[in-house]
Amino acid sequence: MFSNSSKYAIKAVLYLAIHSSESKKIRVKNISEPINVPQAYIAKLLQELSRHRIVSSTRGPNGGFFLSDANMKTLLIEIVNVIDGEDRLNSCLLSLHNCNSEKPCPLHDFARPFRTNFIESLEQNTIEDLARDVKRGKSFLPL
Amino acid sequence: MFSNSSKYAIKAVLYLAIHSSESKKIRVKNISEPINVPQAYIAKLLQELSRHRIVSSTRGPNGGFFLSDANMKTLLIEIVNVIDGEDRLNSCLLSLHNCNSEKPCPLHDFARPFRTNFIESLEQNTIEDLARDVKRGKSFLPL
DNA sequence: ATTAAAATATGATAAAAGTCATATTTAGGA
DNA sequence: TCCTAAATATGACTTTTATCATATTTTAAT
Repeated sequence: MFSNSSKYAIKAVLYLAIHSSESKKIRVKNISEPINVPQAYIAKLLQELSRHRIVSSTRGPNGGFFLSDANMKTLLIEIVNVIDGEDRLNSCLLSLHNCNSEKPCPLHDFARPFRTNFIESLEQNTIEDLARDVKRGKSFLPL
Repeated sequence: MFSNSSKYAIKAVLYLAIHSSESKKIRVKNISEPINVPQAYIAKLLQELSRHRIVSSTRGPNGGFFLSDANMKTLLIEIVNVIDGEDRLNSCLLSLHNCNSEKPCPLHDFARPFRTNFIESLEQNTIEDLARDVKRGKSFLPL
């Protein structure tokens, strides 16, 4: 479904959504441990996310990563697309090039309902939505 | 979702379901080409499937792979489990160890409906069912 | 029996994904 | 201005997954 990297990225952004703000930046060291991802690895992912304006950052002393108000509106699909690329979720279950709705492969119709709904959910929900669920006790940490 | 290997395995078994029988064995050479999988690679997968009695085979001249009547009843989930292992489909979307229905992770409820339905379908449908769809013109080759 | 055609077993190589290390740049504080 | 703390950039290393190659075993036909 997701690559390892995407899972890590979602965890990191969600952690920032819950714990950071413009006035409360968090550095890599202090993100890596609570989300259980090796520091050097999450650093690399955060840089990629930062380049795509999915997370915000400032360098130097008292710098770190945080989520701006705009960042909070990031759709989940955007994170996945940046890390895994656009194809991963859209490709046919058997990776057949010629498979489409008109000429569905043997697994196409089989998987369609779950897949389209899943992608739609990723397209409709923001990181803020996930963070809200945690705050309301509907879902749980740790990551 | 599936590994590459599982996709290949499903394609091979499905090909055998459509084209082989106890009296019409097919050798690796003649499977690999129509399903677009390298010969040495599909050979290895077929051996694994054979070891688990998901496909049948005989050696020597005029030997080859085929699906017995019993093989036709193989559930899709069995193929995936043999090739990818049982964990792949069941693990939490974020690969969190502590995630479960009582203490769902932030993506748990989000993904639940699609995932459970998908797994149930794999548990209820056989390779014969997929082959039938092709024969009835409901789904299409090539693989 | 001998031969040839097939699967099987085993392991080697290649590519991709995941992980780690180091040097550079930026910015704040003394 | 200088020092230090942080992100950033780059690339090397490791592990896993995918792919390929070769030697062995089995079986049918002659």
